[in-house]
Amino acid sequence: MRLSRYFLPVLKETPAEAQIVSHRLMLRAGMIRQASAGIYSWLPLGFKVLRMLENIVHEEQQRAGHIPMLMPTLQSADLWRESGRYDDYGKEMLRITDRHGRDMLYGPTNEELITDIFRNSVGSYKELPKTLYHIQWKFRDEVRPRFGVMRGREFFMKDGYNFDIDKESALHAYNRHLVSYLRTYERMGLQAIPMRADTGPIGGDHSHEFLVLAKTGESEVFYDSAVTDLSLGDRNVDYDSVEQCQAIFDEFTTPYARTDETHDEALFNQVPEARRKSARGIEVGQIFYFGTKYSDAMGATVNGPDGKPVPVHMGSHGIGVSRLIGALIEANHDDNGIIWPEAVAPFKVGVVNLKQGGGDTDAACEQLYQGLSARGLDPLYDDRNERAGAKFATMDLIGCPWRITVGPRGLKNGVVELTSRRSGESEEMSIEAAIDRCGQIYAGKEAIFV
RNA sequence: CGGGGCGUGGCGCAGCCUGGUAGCGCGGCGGUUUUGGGUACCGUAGGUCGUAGGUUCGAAUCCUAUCGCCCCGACCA
Repeated sequence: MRLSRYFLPVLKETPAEAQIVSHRLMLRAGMIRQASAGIYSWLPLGFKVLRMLENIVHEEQQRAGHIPMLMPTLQSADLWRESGRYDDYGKEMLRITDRHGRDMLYGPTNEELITDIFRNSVGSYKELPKTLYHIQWKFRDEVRPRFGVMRGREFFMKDGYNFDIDKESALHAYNRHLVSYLRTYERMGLQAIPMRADTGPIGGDHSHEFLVLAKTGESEVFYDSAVTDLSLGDRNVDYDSVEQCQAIFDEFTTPYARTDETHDEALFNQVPEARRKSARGIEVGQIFYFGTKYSDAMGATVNGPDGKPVPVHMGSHGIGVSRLIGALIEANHDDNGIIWPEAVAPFKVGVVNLKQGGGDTDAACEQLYQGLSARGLDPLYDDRNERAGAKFATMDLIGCPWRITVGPRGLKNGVVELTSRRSGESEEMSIEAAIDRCGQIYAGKEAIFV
């Protein structure tokens, strides 16, 4: 993309309403604009990141064998009356009446809808297990939306639902989700720690929240530092293997890690003192096994081998996709702006022309732009007639992980400068070498370019 | 939902107390400057002061209502 043709309304000054760094930077970098309290328009740069995250989530879900679909944002109240949640949900649910006086709602989640679809279409245990998911906008009429996309009223979320014949099978689905979520976050360049979560009225211990450690996190968390040393890495997981998923579940959930909701001081004190940590965290996902809660309430049964109907065991699992952008920025920024992990950078390489209108620099930038584009590296070429400082500042603000600087001084020696946003280190090399180097940096990450 | 605060050009703010018909910085636009970290200079456009009502000769300023937004606390991907 040539910056002169793009839509990137960056702000020099911070809008007064933004309190936390991710919100400020998203506004300043021209990623979002507020439409009303807790509701945002996604400008091109923000939308690009959102789609990238969405893509990663899709890929990892499908790798785990989960099936994508799409349910509507607006739902009929009838199903929610059937499950009993129409009254339980309270004011967080946005209720709407259509022209015929029918009660509708903007879905805060989709258990009812998916259960309805399931019960009308699946009748035999032979069709199980199944996990269906979608990535769709949700609306929860928060009392107090804040922190930009971190706690919006309208938010983009992946929610998935597993249907299994019994608890044992459903718990495998639970573990499988844990593994796929770990992988999803790691791929985005984030460390998200699974922490035991409150299961609410259903009880049991089968819910985990995934938290990204960040100073501005809303939850207080307590953990054994051993857990932050863990990583899934590039191990090849067979998602159908109960043993493998169970082993990873055990590996990641055995060290103490809890939010203030489930924190147990006595248990925590058993962790060696040097490894006892408390911090703040941002919740970016949650997995849940809830047994037959909805299948009982809504009559979602399948016939078992003996021909008798049995309620299916279900779980639901969510990833806050729009919130993840906030979490990513909270975890990756400095005073100058965002520092995107390479996998989720909206533009992989920035090209800065220090002398716009200079024949040599223009030609060199053009060569870089073509070369990087040909490799699928989605460069952002700042071809505006601006001072160097303004161009650098823009690239830093929007967080391009790599920047190639082209100036008359370097070109005289046949070199351009490749700079890492994260380390700030620069290296001079030829144009061809710069293109090659960028290609190497992003090798294996092509699939997620949008 | 309880407590607090704020609405003045695109953004950040001043003016309000002590009514006299709107100002600053940034940004925009047109030039000059061809520049190595948000450059400098010249010129220029842009605001029924959130909305409605009231007081007054006169309201951004005082009063009332209303809408919106933000912050602090209890709840949530």
